Amino acid sequence: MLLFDDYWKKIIESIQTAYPEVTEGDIALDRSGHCDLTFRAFQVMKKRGLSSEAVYSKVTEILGASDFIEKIESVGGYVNFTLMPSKLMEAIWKEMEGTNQYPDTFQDPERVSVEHTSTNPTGPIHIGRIRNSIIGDSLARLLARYGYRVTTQYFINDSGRQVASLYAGYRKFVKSDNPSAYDLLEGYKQATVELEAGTELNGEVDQVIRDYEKGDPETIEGIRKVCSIILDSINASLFNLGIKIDDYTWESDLIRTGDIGRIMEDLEEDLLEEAGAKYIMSNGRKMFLTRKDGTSLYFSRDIAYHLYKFQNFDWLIDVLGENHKEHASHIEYVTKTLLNQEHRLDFVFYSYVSLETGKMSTRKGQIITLDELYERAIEESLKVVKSKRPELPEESLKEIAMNVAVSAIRFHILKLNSNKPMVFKWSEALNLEGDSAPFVMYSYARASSIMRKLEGQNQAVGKNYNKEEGALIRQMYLYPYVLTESLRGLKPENVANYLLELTRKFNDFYSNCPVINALQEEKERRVLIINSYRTIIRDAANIVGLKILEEM
RNA sequence: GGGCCCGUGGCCUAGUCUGGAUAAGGCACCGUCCUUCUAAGUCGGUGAUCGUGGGUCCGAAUCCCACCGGGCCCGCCA
Repeated sequence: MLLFDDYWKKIIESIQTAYPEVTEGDIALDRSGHCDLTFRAFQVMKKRGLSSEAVYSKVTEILGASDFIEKIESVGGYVNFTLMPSKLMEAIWKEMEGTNQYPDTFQDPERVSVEHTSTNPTGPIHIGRIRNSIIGDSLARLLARYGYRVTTQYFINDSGRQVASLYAGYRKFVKSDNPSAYDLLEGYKQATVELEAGTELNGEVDQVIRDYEKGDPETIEGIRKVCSIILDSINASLFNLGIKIDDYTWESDLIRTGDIGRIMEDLEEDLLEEAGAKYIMSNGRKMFLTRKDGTSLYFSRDIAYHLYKFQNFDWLIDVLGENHKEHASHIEYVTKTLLNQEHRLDFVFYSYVSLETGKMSTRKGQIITLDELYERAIEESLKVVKSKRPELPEESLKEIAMNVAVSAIRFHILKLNSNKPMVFKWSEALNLEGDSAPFVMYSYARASSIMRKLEGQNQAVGKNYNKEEGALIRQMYLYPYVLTESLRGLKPENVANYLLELTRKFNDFYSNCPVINALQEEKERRVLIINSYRTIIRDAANIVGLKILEEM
């Protein structure tokens, strides 16, 4: 929960005392430059047969004396409110003085699980999967900022056909006791070729699955070994992006602890059978839980996983590729309707990332790995920072380049609306100008540079703000609304877009409002503005995983 | 064939849920500004039938219907 002086809400509630039929949506942020908030009175005028003057005078009667409103105007069917920048500034400062953050957070006791990444451990993580990780990690950070107790979760699929194929490929083609993730990927690719050709390897894969579920020690040891090698590589890659997952659940553990068996018992009434394979009907479809040889399928394992999570959390959020939409709706049906789970369950879907040459495939080796993107991003930012700041020591240059690279990658992938398909282009991913992470970071560094030169400077709310100051303050004031909207829609990309918006406003301020050489009163209020801006940037940047630097 | 998602200047996007005032940015291109605080920046310019056609409405990028184009799903795969 967020705490701050909510003037928007005050206006809505005041207008509703006169016109109860007015909805929150009727009082909106103005995007046309006329004012701050606008009341669209068209419906009220029509329904009540009132003139715009009548509505205007009623609104003025209720709100005209409010200390936070600078002016109220009537234009056509709009009633326009311009707020007092000084009151907005004060509202921000009040929060920051107490808690060093705006808005203040009220700790919510709810426990939330955010499952993300959960990619099959069959090869290094690529830039398509990373969309899942970046969305999930940012969402977890957003929830944490909001005050929830968040745990991120990774469901390791070690029991399916793909990992069994990986293991079979390893045994047959990789002659190393100490293979790397890339060695294993090679074996997997070769195995895929054979499996598609229909060789006896298919039978071996079936046997691996049976042995694994039965608990054959040698198979367990072997599969866990190859999966762990790949997981370590995935985690190392994710770590470079500042992503750490709290909990890992192995699918096979759910089988061996008997969770799957218990689910089959709980679902007994709904269970149907076809040639020994068990299934249930969900939304008119046969959803198979087990194969005819009794081994489990992804669907039943995922149900077990969700039940496990329901036991430990008040709210489950899964970040899934759009191809899981159907699967998700069946999971929801089984857990909520058939198994009566009451806690909240939400899914966040994202569209796939493809290359200009077509779709990515780990099996076919048509991927750009995160490691490759990361290295090239560092290379690119190092080149830029070297030319911009040749006087800095090598160590600092490297440090800056790494932070820019992580931020640029995360920002580039996150800022796009998650249900839009994304075609990855190097030129766009490595662009460090315009609507990018360095654009935000650079502005922040300039703000910090000013502050370094004004160490110990007094700050004050002040008055007589000019246009750029007012616009920046207004944008800062809106931050809590952005967080709320972002959380409501489970859309962390809103925060990324807000960062761009806020940065543009700051840049306007920066190029029009001198600080160091300003008169005392101007200087004091501008110092407060810059400090507030820096606090909000750090806060929002942390949510989307941008690494803010004091100097770059 | 059925279902879900996407379509906004040459290219990439914001805005769509909750309809509202000249459709907001970036890339590329042309021009401007480093003797005011970091030029990864600023300012100006060129460039948009908001996929198409209907409908609802005082008002549609936004809602409804149809169609077109792209993605995804419709496995005893995951």
